[in-house]
Amino acid sequence: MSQTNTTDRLLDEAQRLVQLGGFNGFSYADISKAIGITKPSIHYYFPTKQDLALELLRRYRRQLQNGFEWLNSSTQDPKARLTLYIQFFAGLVKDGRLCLCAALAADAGSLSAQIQLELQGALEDKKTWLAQNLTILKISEPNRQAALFVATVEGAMLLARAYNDLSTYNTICQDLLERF
Amino acid sequence: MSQTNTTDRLLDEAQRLVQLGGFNGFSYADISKAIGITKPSIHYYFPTKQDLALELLRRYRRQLQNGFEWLNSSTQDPKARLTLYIQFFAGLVKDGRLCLCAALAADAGSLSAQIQLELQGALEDKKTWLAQNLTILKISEPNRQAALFVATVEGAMLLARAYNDLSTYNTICQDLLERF
DNA sequence: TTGACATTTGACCTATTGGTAGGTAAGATA
DNA sequence: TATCTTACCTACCAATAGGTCAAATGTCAA
Repeated sequence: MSQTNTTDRLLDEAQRLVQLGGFNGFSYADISKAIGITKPSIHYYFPTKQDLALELLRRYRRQLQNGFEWLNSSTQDPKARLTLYIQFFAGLVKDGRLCLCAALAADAGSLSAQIQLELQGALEDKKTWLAQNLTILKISEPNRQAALFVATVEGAMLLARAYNDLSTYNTICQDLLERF
Repeated sequence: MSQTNTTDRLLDEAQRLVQLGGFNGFSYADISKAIGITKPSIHYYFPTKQDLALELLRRYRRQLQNGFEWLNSSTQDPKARLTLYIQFFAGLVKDGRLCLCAALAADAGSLSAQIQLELQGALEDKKTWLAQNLTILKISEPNRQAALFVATVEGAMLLARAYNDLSTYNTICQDLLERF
């Protein structure tokens, strides 16, 4: 995104690495090599790795909110919005990445309680936005269906990653959409 | 499971740890402490950690096959079989664990090509068995729907883990079942 | 009883991990 | 001008990672 801010460059790279290999799959040294700053300098911005993860999630939630606002202003058609939601994550899958939520949920065991709360918040954000659109579609029990929707999309990303195949994601999400 | 075989005890503990914290979230030292055998002894059985992961998946596929055979003989009703499939994984979720496939797919970045193939195989096993039952149910495009089914259940486990809440899993899977 | 093989151990190795200590050059502020 | 703050750096640390190896122990058949 923005090449200006060091903090953002660190977060961008960290997020990429988390999405590719999980929270325990990268080190400060990896980030250091990637963006050309020394390891202790990263500690200057994020004293501990947990601090990094927490900020990663906070920023992710802000990005989600911005994305949803953009989607809302982009079209009034809830069905079209759902399609765009899926297309957004397709971009990640194309790069072999996972949604940050999925990546962090997988090794939640090594995440502090605070981080897990933030992770839950991010998932809530998704569910809330989806439920709003399912409500417009007059779908009964929109909150439950939103949870189903989120789970399926996250699962589709997981499978696509395992098969290293974008079409796996697209096919599953296509079939999901047809049920709404 | 079996307390007899050292190999199985090692695999049981390793699987538990993978399901709790991902492939990079545990070490040979952790296994060592847990089952009371020295670290070099683990290397005797599994020279490298990748060997461990590979055998983990091979055994998992055998367990899946056994499970499916048991399910098949357990009831002829395909709808009931799907329910049992979901109940089986609920046992994992209850312990805060993920399906081995989901856990390993998340950090597939640090897994060898051979392991990724085995992972794909395990997912294929699931899809194949599900597709068979969807075929009996006369559902059109059973293979595609089986993929959707797998993705949703894996995703439901991911969410349940993030929320640390079994009912999240149950609710999503309930809603999934109602669509078949 | 002995030899062969399977299993397990202690001692050790190298590289990497997350993290700290102390310093410095460039601005900003007073 | 004096001081403080930001944004980095070099040098270092203890702990842990995955892994090796020779020696010890256990098991069992001939």
